[in-house]
Amino acid sequence: MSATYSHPRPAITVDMVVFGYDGTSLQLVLVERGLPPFKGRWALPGGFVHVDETLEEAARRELEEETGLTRIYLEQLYTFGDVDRDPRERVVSVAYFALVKLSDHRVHAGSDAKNSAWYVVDSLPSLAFDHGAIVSVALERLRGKVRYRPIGFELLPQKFPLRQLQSLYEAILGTALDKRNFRKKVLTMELLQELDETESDVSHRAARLYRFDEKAYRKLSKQGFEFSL
Amino acid sequence: MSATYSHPRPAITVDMVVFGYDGTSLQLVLVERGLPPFKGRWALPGGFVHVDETLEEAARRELEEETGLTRIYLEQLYTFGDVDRDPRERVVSVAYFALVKLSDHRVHAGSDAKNSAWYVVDSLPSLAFDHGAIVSVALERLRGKVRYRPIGFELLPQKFPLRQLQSLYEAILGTALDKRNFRKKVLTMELLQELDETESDVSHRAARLYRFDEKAYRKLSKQGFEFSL
DNA sequence: ACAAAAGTGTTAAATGTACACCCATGC
DNA sequence: GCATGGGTGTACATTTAACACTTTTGT
Repeated sequence: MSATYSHPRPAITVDMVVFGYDGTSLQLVLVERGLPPFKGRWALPGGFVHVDETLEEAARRELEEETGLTRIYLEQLYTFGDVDRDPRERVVSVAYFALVKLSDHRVHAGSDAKNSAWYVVDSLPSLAFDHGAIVSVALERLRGKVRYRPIGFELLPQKFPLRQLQSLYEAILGTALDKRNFRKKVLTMELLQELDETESDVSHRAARLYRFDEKAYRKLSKQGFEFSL
Repeated sequence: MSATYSHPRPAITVDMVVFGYDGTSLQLVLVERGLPPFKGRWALPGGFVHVDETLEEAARRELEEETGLTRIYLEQLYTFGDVDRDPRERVVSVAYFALVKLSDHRVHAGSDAKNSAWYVVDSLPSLAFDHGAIVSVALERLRGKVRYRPIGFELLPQKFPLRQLQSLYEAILGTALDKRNFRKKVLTMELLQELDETESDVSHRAARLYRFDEKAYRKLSKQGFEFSL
């Protein structure tokens, strides 16, 4: 296949910042580059956008190819268009940020590039291209958005104890939260279904499990309710 | 100039949603298309991104060419990449939103396309391409952001009475606000310099003028202060 | 003197914050 | 029985919301 244009065009790629939470720390997916430039360096998963697919389709396709991850929360982040962000040629990259339930996707058998790995966000290696900057923007967005949209639940298993929700927020925001106030606030929103189940395999009193009630959230949203934590 | 690629590439454009406020209503700039497709329809100002300019540079260049507007507040909005948003070929568009002080740029002598005009946002004509959707996203963003970032001042003259700030917020948010509470909230932030000047040419008591104190804002921001109205 | 908008405080309700102990369970 | 985390309430401070009249100025 070949194409000719009267003016040179930038190439378009998508790059993904995929966050996961393992109960202790916030992590993200990196892939090791097998080819120059930046051969051997870690980079965000991503790749070229085909002419016949939308940006989001490209993002999902690349993510599946490079890491095996499918059916995850995905949101457009920002478009990076500095002239020399790629040393080879002009490349405009539409960055996405994704949230995955690590519990489900524990060891992602990456099909295409199996040299992908989870890194704890606050000790990342130096990244290829401007991917360090992209990660910064993604973290800023996550920290901002998690407070007024119920996206944190995308990082937790479907059933979780309140304490886990709290430590997720503490990990993302980087601050300690008061247990009683946190629980009160979460529960008065009436977005969590209290289940008749408890944690298992813990060597102390087992915590009650809750589930995020998406239907209730959508209903309240229509009535003008604003999530906030 | 001519370029050949092994695979067809989407073209990249920028489109701008430029907001202004005339003291009564929120408006935005549209340009009338002189060529097909959508010849004669109104569209957002915008155009192709050159290979040697950043996205923001392209946005500012196009805006100046099409409307004469320069040195304005500009912020990336979202990137629209549906496959058939342009009937001719695949075009990915990076949308920006801009805020201008209508007082300064009163009648913008558009150089390139002088067929540009200000339209009140809640009675827009039907727009070309997916520009209607772009405008919706821009409005949503403006309404969200104006409440926690001091960007509303970009729409007002440098010196303004409090009442004007309030009606701007009312126009953007589409709600009535309580005068006393609004003033109290604005003034306790200590971001406005009270000037020794008043409005002129009014047929009633003249209001005191204020100026947004950017230095104070930056200083407070560093100390963790969060703007909110 | 009157029309028009500027300017100004108080109260009640809701929300946020700080804080410490007993409980249930597994070992 | 002890170590570990689970679960719970109250008092105080802060923030928000509702609300109406007097002042200034131009005509």
